[in-house]
Amino acid sequence: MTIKDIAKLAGVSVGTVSRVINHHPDVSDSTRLKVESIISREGFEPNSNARLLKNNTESDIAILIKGTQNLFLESLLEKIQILLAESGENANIVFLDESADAVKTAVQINAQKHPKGFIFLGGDVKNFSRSFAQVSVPSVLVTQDASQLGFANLSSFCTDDYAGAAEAVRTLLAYGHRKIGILGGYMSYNGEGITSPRLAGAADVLQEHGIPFDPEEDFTPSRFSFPDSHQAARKMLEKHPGITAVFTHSDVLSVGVLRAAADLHLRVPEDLSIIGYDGIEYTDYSLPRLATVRQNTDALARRSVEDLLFRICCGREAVHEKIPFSVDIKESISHHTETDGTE
Amino acid sequence: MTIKDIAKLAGVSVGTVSRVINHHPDVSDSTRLKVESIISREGFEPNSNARLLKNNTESDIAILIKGTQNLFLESLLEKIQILLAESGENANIVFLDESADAVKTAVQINAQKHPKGFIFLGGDVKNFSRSFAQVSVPSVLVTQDASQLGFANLSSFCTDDYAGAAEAVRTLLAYGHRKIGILGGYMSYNGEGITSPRLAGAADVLQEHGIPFDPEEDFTPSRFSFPDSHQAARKMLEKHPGITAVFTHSDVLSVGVLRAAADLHLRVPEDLSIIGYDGIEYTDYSLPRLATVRQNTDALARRSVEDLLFRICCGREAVHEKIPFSVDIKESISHHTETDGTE
DNA sequence: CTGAAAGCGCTTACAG
DNA sequence: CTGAAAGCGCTTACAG
Repeated sequence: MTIKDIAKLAGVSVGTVSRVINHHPDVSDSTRLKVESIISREGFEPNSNARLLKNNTESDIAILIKGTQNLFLESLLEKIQILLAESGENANIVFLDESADAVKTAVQINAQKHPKGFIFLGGDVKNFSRSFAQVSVPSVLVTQDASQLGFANLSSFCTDDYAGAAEAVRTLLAYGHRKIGILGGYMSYNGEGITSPRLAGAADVLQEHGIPFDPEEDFTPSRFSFPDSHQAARKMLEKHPGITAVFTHSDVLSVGVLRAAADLHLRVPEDLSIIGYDGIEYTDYSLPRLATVRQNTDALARRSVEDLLFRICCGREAVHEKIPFSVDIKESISHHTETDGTE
Repeated sequence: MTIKDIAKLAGVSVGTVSRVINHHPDVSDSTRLKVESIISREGFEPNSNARLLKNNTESDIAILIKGTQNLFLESLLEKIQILLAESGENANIVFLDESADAVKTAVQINAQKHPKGFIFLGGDVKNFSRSFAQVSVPSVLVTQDASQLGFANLSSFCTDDYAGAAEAVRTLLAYGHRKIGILGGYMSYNGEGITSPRLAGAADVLQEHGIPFDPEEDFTPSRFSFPDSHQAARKMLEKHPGITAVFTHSDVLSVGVLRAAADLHLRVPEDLSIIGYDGIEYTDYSLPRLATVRQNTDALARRSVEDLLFRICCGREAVHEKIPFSVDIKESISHHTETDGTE
């Protein structure tokens, strides 16, 4: 069933059918009604390839998500996909390994499928400076700041990670902790985007409070997965038994810490306090409930989709917004009282 | 840059360029090399819409996933998407609410975008009988049995849920439990596919062992999410304080039970044993580690993709396979000793 | 308001 | 082995 068949059935030309389908104003009401009734009677759906070929445009919005089993990015993904669907947009979702170069993949997809736009859920800033110039369509980087990159077609929506990390550490300090371990991502592939600001925010606050911070000693990298964070946390806790609190760069990592603490018979929060980052739903259901720096996923998703669609349709300039975060203090944090005399 | 430009640059006709691109054998080596070098030098990518229009075929495989925040289906989704990508297939992923009619959505997508095939991650069997006839392309239902539906274009790959549930309950019985609560999905939208066999398997084993089972009393429905399972589990445990073990139809529900048990100061497993279903990665990292009927997601994903692509290319008959499961007995189960004298 | 016709970028018989 | 040409299903100036 093609537009030609409909035209024949309706006794009009294909051009007229096309105009009806595309809601062109220049069609008489009677013709419109006749054609519409035949289209719906026949259940006709125009061939999307032909339309796209003519319009020289592609339908999809590609979403690249970094890291499998990353509950935070997955919840963002779902929200974004639902918002896109509500706007009648088609999402083409690609899961990538945490260490993969999302921009390189985007360049390929850009060349092969010419999507209307890209949404990057995570991705290393280094990779953007290296090859994003080859991506020609409006794009959005979510959860990381792209303002310094200066690409006219790349917006970004993220949390102020420096401030969030600072706030997390300030919270631990306020609860009396002085020996604080930090568990975060690998510098090599999350470095500039995520790990670096979250580490800097933490380090600066510690130093402001006269607590020396040595990244080599006090920071442990991990992939954002349960098994890796479990291993990494365990190593960290064994190596630094004096630690009374941990700041993790992701709630997924907090789960690993929780597990490692149990292995070592450390009670949370009595022996070890934990604060994470992201604010995934699970943090309200863990034992104990996990404190976290909550990113506003609703706002991140909404603004990303709004901005992308707006720029696709109306060609505006890229924007860079920081979405407010909040610190959720929950059961995994408790006061530390100095029993060992050191400060 | 189109095929015409390449033809001009190479000094050949567009037909020849097309043959090179499509690896037709009838091209001389010298011509092939010349054209290929120009294509790669120019970074030319053929317009996919034009190809698809000619081939009268569409590129995508649509994946419909039921339930957001369903960690089990999400891990399946990731595996499937990665396998599809390895085969050069494009996945068009749509997240649906747990209560949505995935088949209705598929019928729409089928008409509008003509995907090559569908993969349903979850979905109610009732909805398939009602409207799957309108889906014309090869499809796969994962995690549920479609063999009774008799659609020639619908394969299914699942676990033997009746047997899995029976085995879970047998395990609890072997550990001395007699008062067993069951937490599962809503009959109204997961009924025939998931809840019904898992409930029947459990009920039959209980009755074999002379333990009466009344669905109204001993079964509590919940959505497959943390907050809902938490509420439902809490209600169940408060209403039936005699329960010493819970069988949940999903590990996500077990998390809710864990949380509800903690609220009520019940220790797991000392006061309450838990066994779930699915085998999500998290069950190895919870406190305590959660026993579960582990579905083989690797095999489910692999077989689903293999079968779908095979049927798309070679038009074979649909198949229905049961993928073996395994029962993982972990820390959330302990022996129950009869202290109250009843049996 | 409507039709006839060109053309989007590609593929593939048909000739040679 | 290669070219010229028709055609996939649609859209849209151009006439009228």
